[in-house]
Amino acid sequence: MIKEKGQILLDYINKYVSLSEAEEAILLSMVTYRKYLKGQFIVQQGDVCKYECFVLSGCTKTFHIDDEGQEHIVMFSIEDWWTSDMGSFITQTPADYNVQCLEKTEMIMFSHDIIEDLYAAIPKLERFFRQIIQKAFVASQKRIVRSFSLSAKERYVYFRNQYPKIEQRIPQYMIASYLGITKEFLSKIKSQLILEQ
Amino acid sequence: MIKEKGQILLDYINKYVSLSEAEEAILLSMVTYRKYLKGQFIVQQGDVCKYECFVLSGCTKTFHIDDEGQEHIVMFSIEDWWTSDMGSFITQTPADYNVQCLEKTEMIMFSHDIIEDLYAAIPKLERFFRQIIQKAFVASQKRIVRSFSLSAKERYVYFRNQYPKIEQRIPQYMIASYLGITKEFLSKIKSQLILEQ
DNA sequence: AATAAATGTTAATCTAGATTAACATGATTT
DNA sequence: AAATCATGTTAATCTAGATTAACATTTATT
Repeated sequence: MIKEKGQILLDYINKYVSLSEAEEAILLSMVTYRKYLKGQFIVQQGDVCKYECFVLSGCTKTFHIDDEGQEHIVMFSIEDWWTSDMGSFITQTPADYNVQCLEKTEMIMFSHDIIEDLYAAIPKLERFFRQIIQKAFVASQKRIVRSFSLSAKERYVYFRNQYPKIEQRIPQYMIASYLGITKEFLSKIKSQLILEQ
Repeated sequence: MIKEKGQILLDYINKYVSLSEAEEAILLSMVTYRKYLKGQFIVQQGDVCKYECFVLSGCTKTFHIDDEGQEHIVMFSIEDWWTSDMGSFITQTPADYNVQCLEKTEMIMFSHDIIEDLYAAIPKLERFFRQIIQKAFVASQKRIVRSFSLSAKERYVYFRNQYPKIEQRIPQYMIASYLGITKEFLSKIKSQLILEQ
């Protein structure tokens, strides 16, 4: 793997745990670097998800297609975030979600085949992943509360403040899907907000 | 701690990792057993959450009170489940949620003061908690998708099938809150379902 | 530059679910 | 047994957001 790409991952991990140089070398030898083009899929609903992916650059959407064929976006992932279908990854059963690149995207990929060996070789990673999953879980629970306690307009304003960088690079109809509303209604909300200020 | 109560926890943990007898003894010496009465609070919104709790018996609700004073139930916890405000627990900042007992409830409590020592003494627990939090995160993400892709009636039917035991012991208006609908509308849904079958 | 494809807007109409309010039942307390 | 409190039901009215459809703008492709 290209050394400077690996360093981005190591810097990220070292914010949570401190790896020795030997551990860093082992880690980088066990993961893989890969580029995807805009539109390519990392995971497809129904397939078994083989990788947990750390995004180096670019952007992905994670979405579910329901029985009526409607697309529901669960999350976006940009630099320094993770993406995959974790449920599928940990149980090795068919994925509920698609993960698709919205831009040219660079990833570091942790294969299911090596993840147990990796934990065995570097037990600290168990702690590292526990910590980042805890954060993700907490964020997910807060999002459930927001989906029930806030109006669509309030959710949009929250999203815009929370993720200003994401809003700029993603089409509005995808943000509507993430917020659980139609693109038409988001358009209405935006024009209301312009009138208000 | 009462030995047979500790055994319930050990049995649960040993489904994920296998503890030696020495580790089991250390674990039980570091956690505490406690009983709560119906109505008592384990965590109160605004306080810092000091404990991760494993429910031995009884039932709790985790809820958030929003700016309008509305209560939103995030989860119920019964036997063999966990409860706390994890966000508050890991960052030791004020809690977003209340956790209140709906019945007389027995818990085993992991204090924030000992949790790091516990991980140091029994590294396997790092793996154990990673695994259960992964499961919780996956469930939470699926719930977000359901909240956007299913109607209130569909969400209720799903809940009833998924947690038949919980439905029986909890007042209907709390189930409505968990589903993100009013008690009046849940009542309407139930009468519709009776007519349908 | 012209065309096509993707994205965004506006407005009319419709509906799932909220709100309000009155009443019913059941459990607890005195 | 009466009274109080918690829980559940029904029905009328209201509203946030969906649906439909027509059009506008921006971006990509030839």
